[in-house]
Amino acid sequence: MSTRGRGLHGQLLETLGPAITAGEYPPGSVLRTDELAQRFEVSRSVMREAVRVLESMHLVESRRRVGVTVRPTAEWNVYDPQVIRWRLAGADRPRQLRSLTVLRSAVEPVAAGLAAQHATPEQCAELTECALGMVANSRGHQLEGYLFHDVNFHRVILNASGNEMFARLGDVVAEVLTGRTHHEVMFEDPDPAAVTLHVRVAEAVRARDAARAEELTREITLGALEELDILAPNARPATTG
Amino acid sequence: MSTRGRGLHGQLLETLGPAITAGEYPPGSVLRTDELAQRFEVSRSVMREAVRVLESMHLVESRRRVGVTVRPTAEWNVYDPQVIRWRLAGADRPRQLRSLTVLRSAVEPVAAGLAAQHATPEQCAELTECALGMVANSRGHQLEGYLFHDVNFHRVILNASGNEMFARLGDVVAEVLTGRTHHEVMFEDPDPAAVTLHVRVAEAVRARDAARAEELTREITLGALEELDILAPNARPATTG
DNA sequence: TGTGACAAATAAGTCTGACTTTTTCTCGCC
DNA sequence: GGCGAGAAAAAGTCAGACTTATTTGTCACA
Repeated sequence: MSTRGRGLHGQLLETLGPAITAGEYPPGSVLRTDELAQRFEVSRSVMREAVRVLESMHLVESRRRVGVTVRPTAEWNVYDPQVIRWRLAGADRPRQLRSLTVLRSAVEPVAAGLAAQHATPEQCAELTECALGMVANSRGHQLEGYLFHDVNFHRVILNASGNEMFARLGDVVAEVLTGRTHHEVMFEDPDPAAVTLHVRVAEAVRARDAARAEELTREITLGALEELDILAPNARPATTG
Repeated sequence: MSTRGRGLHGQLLETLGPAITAGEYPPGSVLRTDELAQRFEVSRSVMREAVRVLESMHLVESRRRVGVTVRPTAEWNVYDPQVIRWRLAGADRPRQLRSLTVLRSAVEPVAAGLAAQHATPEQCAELTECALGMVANSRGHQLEGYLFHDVNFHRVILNASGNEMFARLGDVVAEVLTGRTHHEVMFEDPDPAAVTLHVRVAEAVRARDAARAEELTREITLGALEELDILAPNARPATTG
């Protein structure tokens, strides 16, 4: 059992959650708390608390006289950061990465447009700083340094949008970018065109040019999507008609 | 205590969740499980399970020797459907509605564009059916019938996009639309222009015209946003610079 | 006066066993 | 074959004892 997670119930969660999201217990499977508690050598109270949390994530449903049933994938709370992390660590990571990148391509351009209208001077400054940091780390395999500034850049944009729902996607974007750098093939330095685009977005926001900030950010996210489709073409859904 | 929710712990959750999201226990407040268990006349196990769930929603943090601390608003899992429902039922409902509508305006146009590429013939048919249903209920105060088809229309679009993250926003959109019809001022029949736009989106999807589907959907969501700003102008964040 | 170690207090965390409640299955009856 | 009573099964609830981590306070020592 994983040792991460605060407390016994936390450790249990870090074992059961990934197991379920990985399909180890496929949808429709029925688990029994008592049996699981014995198997993992924890008390029923600990197991019950873990099951409660899984239930709140819509991963399972607990019913009397039946047991704990794994719910169909379509019902899972896929916006829960913990669920996202579990799934990104699992086997169909490429598909997850693509879903999330498509989400980014919808959200971030709009967020950038709003950021151009609402960003404080401090946020503008931080944005410029991030962009410069990306430039400074764009050559010579300084991937960690580049990643750090890249993540922060997108976080600032999302926060500066002034929209709470956008702001909360900062962690998701961070996961995607980190995943891309660490787990995908990324031997080469980042695309110079992408770096330039970030610099220009920072400029557009500072200049309060919402339309330009939006369009440039759209180019960034669509670029990320194309890059992904080159690396893992099979994750792209087929086009009908 | 609310009687909704399965089981005692569920009822407790339906009491504590809304109380916390409504700011009744402001961020930083410290609760003690024993005290709460006494107050609500439940056993500690039940209270502990409820707290676990609140913790998984990042509404509270539980620490030994300290107690259960309410976390700052910015850390809440605002994409959790239950949290969304609690907040929409609370005092700052207008602000929530606006945040969610802005999210819609970012996501739905892109989803519609993808739907035009990926929708199955069945989904195209259902879309048309929904649009016709909206037309049929657009006059003479048939608000419930109109709402039903409206919700379904947007659900089909999000599902047909083929993107899991988009699809899971169907419930959110349903909440927003339902809230707009039931709780906001909506004496008059729906805007005829909006109805027409829905019909045209259905046509565009059927014709596999992604660009047009996207643009028309953008008009729908931006219209919804404007409508909201007329009804509750104070929920709109100030523009800097 | 400050500082470090040690002790006490506190609240969450864990375990166990008994009991309740709901739901479902089964079996006998009509 | 349908229907109702009863048995069985698994989650749900409760109470109490015990454990552990963390904070806070105290006291000796520098």
